[in-house]
Amino acid sequence: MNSFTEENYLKAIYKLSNSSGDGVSTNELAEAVNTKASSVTDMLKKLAVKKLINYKKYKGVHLTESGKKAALKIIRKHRLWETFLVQKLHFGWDEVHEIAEQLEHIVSPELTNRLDRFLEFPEYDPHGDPIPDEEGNIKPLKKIVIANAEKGTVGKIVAVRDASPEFLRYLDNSELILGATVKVVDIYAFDKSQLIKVNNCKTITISEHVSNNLYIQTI
Amino acid sequence: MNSFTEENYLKAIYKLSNSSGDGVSTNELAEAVNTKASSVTDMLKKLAVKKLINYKKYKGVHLTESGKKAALKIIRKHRLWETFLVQKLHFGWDEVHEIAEQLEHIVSPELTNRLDRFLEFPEYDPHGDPIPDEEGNIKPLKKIVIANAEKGTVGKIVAVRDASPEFLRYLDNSELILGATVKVVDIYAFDKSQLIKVNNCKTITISEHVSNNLYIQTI
DNA sequence: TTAATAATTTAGACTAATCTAAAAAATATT
DNA sequence: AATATTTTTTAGATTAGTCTAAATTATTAA
Repeated sequence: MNSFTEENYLKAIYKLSNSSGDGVSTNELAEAVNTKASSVTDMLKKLAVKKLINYKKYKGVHLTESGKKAALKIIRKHRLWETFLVQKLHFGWDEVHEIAEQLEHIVSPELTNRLDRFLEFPEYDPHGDPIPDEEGNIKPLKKIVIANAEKGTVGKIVAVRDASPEFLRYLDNSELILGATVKVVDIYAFDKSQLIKVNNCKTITISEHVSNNLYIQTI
Repeated sequence: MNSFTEENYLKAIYKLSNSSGDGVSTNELAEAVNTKASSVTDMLKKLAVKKLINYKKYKGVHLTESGKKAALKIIRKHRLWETFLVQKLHFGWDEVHEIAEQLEHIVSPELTNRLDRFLEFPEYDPHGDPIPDEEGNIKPLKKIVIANAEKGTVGKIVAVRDASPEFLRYLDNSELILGATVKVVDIYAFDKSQLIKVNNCKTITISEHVSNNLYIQTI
């Protein structure tokens, strides 16, 4: 059994692992779990002994198969609980993360599976992220928030997260309507605003709020 | 904010506090939280500094008002979660305790209150124990052991004391399951056995052992 | 009321997770 | 290639909660 803290590290490593097999760096991990690099080094040694990660000093870290499995279990619980909080307790999508961070550590496979059934086996959580099944199989992400798109990504707007009237009015005026094609032309790190091309025509700048609340399906 | 461990001590002290103002002893507390007496002593010092308990060396320990409040918050959460697990996820009454022991430590007053509303403000948990409200007000216990019921009493089975597999198997076979309605028809003084009517239908005889280990909530 | 026993506390040590400061390795710059 | 900078690791300390063994206080029994 892994501790609460170990689980958080595993989850963070999973989330930071990108397709390029580069391995996750000590510093980005420290940032992610909100601690210091030296603490991360200690923990990596521990996780390596448990064979949950492959760790070579000064090189990045990779999850092993069993580490990945453990991470997916936590992610499964997190997303199921978020779904519960939004669908059954009527929390807003933006209020559930912190609570789910706690609930994801509850240990009981039976509980997780019953919750899954209670929610009628949802495939995606309220944020559009896929929910792994019991074996850790995970569907491909169908929609992403524009904020998470890399430069050059092209996609079609498929959903809006912030459904407030002001926001919807703003979208209408920007031609950012459902079905519109957008391409991420540039990303400005200093305020995370983005330059996007709408319908292969107009190029506009959108703020972090906007890019965080628009889902696209990549093409 | 109190730690997970501190919360468990507070809950245990609350549960061990009996009406006679004797104070809870170090040893019974050690037993309850599954640790050694010396560890308890250390923790008591900590809780005393936080003004959650009144503690005099070698004398027992008492909860302060704020300690009692903290304990009741945990008990509220525990019982609400047990209700959720049984009513919504259809767990058996005997399977929920361990899971609720974990869930009771989730920190979010908003979550607790939404859960309460979702369950339609239950007053008693699946074991017949009263659920404290947000302010820590708690209704009197309504459950009694059948052995203590007078002739004519009608109640609903809400808990069992002897949870041995054989006993549970016996109960299943007798239709004496959680939620069943029983009426005490007659009591035989010579062996303290009782004649009871189950679900307003079958009439059976139960031994003293049985009547002493079945809790009902009177109607 | 003294001796024996039981309950409780203290002393000192251990583990998990963290930290700071210093050292070592890797990477970037000139 | 040599130096500077950044990243990572090590060394040593800290805190919460626990433990064992010994000392102390309370209780019971003779």
